[in-house]
Amino acid sequence: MVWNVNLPDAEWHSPRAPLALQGTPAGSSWRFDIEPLVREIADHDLIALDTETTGLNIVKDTPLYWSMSWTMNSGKERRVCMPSDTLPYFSSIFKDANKRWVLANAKYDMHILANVGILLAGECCDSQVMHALLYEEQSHKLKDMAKEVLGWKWTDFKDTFGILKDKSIQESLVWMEHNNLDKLVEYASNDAYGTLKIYHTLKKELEEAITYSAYPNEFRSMADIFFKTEMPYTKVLWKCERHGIKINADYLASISGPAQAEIEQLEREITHAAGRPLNVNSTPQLRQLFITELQLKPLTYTNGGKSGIKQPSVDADFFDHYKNEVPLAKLVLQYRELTKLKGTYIDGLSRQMDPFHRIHTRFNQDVARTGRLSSSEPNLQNIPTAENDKFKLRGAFIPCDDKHELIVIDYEALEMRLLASATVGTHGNPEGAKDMIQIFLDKKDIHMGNAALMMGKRFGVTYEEIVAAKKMDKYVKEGKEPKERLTDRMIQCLKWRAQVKNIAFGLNYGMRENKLARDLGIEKSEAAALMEAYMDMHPAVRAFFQEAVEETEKTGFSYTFIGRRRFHPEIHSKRDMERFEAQRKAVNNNIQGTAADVVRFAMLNIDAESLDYHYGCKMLLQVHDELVFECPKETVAAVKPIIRERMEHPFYTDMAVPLTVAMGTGESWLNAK
DNA sequence: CACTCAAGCGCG
DNA sequence: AAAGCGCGCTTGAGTG
Repeated sequence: MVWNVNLPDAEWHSPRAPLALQGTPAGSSWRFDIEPLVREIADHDLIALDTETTGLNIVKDTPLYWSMSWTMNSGKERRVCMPSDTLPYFSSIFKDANKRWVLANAKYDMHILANVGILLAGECCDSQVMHALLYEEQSHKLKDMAKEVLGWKWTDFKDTFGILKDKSIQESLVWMEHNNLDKLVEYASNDAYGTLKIYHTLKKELEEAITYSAYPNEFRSMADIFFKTEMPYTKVLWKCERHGIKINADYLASISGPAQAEIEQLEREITHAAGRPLNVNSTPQLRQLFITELQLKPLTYTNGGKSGIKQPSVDADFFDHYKNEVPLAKLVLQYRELTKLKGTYIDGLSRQMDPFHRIHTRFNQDVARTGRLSSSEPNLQNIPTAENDKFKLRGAFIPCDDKHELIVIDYEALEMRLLASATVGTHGNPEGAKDMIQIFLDKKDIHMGNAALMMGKRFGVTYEEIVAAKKMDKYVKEGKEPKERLTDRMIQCLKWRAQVKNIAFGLNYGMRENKLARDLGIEKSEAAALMEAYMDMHPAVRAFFQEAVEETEKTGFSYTFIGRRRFHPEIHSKRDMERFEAQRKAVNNNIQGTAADVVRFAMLNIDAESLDYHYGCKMLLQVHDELVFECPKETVAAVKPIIRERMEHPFYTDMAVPLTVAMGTGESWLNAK
């Protein structure tokens, strides 16, 4: 219930008599007139829509009531609520491709409607995504947006219907229709009405949010970013969610028992080694044992959270450090690794399968501040990679049947390529980081190339020598070669590569010598010298980082390549910590955000190819720089070059460094790499 | 019992 | 003096 705003009448339209005939109180009216409503709606192409549902599950829940809001030609605003059995009357409206639907958390309602056979042919405009582009630090939930954007004071679902604690969402809603129809209609119709009001306000604000883009004609304001990239993206992502990915349920079931047995065995060993039962999942218990009783010196301290009380960390680094002198430390590491795999992935994924053993993640467009997606319920963007997973869980992600394969495509060193491209033009230097760009043009591994450049003069090491070392390392790991063949010099080469890689990534995140020294186990001065050497090797990289900070100081924002912007109010903070943090975020947003733009454009490009229609090929997953498709075996060969082309040329023009992808196909996510 | 927070850890 | 970006899930522990 909104109580500080004048609202249009809340209308209840139903083909059947109200369940509660004890009168419809003032402010709402009950009519049997659905057909006139359909004719009225047909004339309008901007409609807000919202559903009240049986629950929050996108696979199985369905609409109970639904609401629409629009503005009549006369200027009169309408907000109507209906029971879900009116939905079929509006099928011609839903099939109208010229409509623009406005929804808060659009993909959710699109799933709920699809669960009763309704697809929205028109544009789907998510007001939460609009809000996220302008107010990335705020909540984008409908009620919170209404408060911030419109100044509405609005009782949320829980407070409106929460009087029935022991009842489900469905029971609460139906109870309300029986006992207080007016309250139901008022609440539900307002979800749509508020969404429409927010749309109009945010559209204007997006248009006024001028940005800097490499394509100023295409992207002048954040409204261009939203309507040209984010709004169509919503539908693409909805299709990925809707299709889901098949899980080999038998495989998950088959490893659950053995994993549990291993955990229990470890528990017994830990009890024996500790001399008493110990809950390894309890951080305080671990601190008590390892810090207080065994008197081990802490390596780092926790953040302390709200209270600010910093405690010794008992994380993986800590136990790794002491694993040789304290056998129990090694057991704790093994226990943590196993329980993580079992709890989060084996059991977690098993819980999330639909009846056909498919998992439908949610790709959230309004969470990551950089423009990346996030994935939840379950998160499919943090499934362990093969090297860290003895159960090989990616092998459990499979195509729908044996006539299909998975296609897995990764961008190669995407962020490094974007960084190299972005150095062109910094400080008026048209060549940019030309040595780094050359490594890419020569189709070399960037970290080996950098290592050879940096260590070459001092240690006489060549690119080819590092390649050979990496190759030998791989063979030794695969058991193809005895480990004696990996010479000390080769190990040194690998170390150099790892160091340079650490520096390169670290710089993208704003890392300082303290952290590098800790990571590499070297002196702070040595770490500082390494970072300086790296920057001296690529002066344009240093210039790029400087310019990124300067631009943010000047405008308050950082900007991706296409002009997606992020606000950094702390860039002028007097407190060093805050200011440095803003600088790190600004620098990183350029790179991570541009990478997110690349992948978003690639997915839009691929969607426009209608691969499903032409080849039966469906896009399923995005993992930041990786896409997963499910494709009939006989069309794989035709589809692959299309995907490659669309991914390697995402924008209107190419950048200084070409983008490349690595493709693989197979019977699972594991062996398609 | 339901909720929140902190710590830890999986991914890019 | 301090300083690695971006996410989501599980657990234990504390609170209402």
